[in-house]
Amino acid sequence: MAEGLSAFDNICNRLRNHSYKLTPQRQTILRTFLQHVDVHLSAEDVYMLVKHQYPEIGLATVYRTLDILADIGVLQKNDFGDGRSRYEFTRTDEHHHHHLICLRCGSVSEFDDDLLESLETIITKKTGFEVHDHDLKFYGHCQSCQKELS
Amino acid sequence: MAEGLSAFDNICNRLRNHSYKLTPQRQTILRTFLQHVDVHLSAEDVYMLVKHQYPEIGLATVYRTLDILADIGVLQKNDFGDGRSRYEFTRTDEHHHHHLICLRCGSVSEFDDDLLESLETIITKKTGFEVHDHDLKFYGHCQSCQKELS
DNA sequence: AAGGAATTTGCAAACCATTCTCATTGGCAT
DNA sequence: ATGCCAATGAGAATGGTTTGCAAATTCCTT
Repeated sequence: MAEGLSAFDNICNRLRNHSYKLTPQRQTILRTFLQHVDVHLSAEDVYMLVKHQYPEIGLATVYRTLDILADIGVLQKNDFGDGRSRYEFTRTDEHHHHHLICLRCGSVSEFDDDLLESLETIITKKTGFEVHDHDLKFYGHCQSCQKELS
Repeated sequence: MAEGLSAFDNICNRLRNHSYKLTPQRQTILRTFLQHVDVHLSAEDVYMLVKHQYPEIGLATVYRTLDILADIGVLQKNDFGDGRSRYEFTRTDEHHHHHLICLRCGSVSEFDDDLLESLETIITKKTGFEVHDHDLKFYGHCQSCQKELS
């Protein structure tokens, strides 16, 4: 990680390194994302947020930019089963995290855990399948929904 | 499990018990599924297969029947990230199994493992999230694709 | 600073799996 | 056998996402 560079500048450089042009639309989308690191935004969410600062922006541009950011590893595209893709910043540390999806309100929280690294090794040894990545989701009820249901 | 009943008859009874009518379309779809227990069929796949024996069948009926079979627990609906739902018979034994999805050819194989039951308990204790179910997918390269890539 | 090639943008139309509408058909309890 | 209500088939509708295209823009070159 370069010294003295903000996360924003850092990602802009990564875009340039991949010979993507640095348009104001892309910068605005990126800035918007940096202001919402904790939530899992959909393309539509991003579109709505960005439209405040950049009313002329098109939905297709948002989709294309999210694709690019996922392509260069800045964002991770997630499917929580609600019919739309949701994006979050790729974790820089080693820790894998899993998603806890509430079946009632749809909220998504996270859980850190390394357990699956060893399982990947076991799978490769037993089956010969070469594991590159995994995706683990838990479905159930979040605490506030549990209260409302009781 | 009732004695002397085929899997087919058994599921027909389950349909009746849930007060679903036993139409020839549903029987044909079910029979088709029983002939392909090893693969993960999509609705379109089932439609094509069933159309041979039952040319008048509509795609919507296939979708509706698969929904019902998933609803009464006969089938399990899976999302392997290829933009369509895929169905497989629900395992009758206790073992959970996970899916190994090849990023190159799209083939899906399976891996049995119980490890996550204990993780579910840990999550509930640590976060208060009440886990009902989980979904674990591994992405990578299957053995035959590894050979072709080397 | 200006030129110019190649990207990128916004818009609308296209896509595609899935769901819905609705008139018709057919299962099954009585 | 009769009738109620669920189930069917056809096509239209839906909704997230992608694409085609002409105009605008980035940014490298001079």
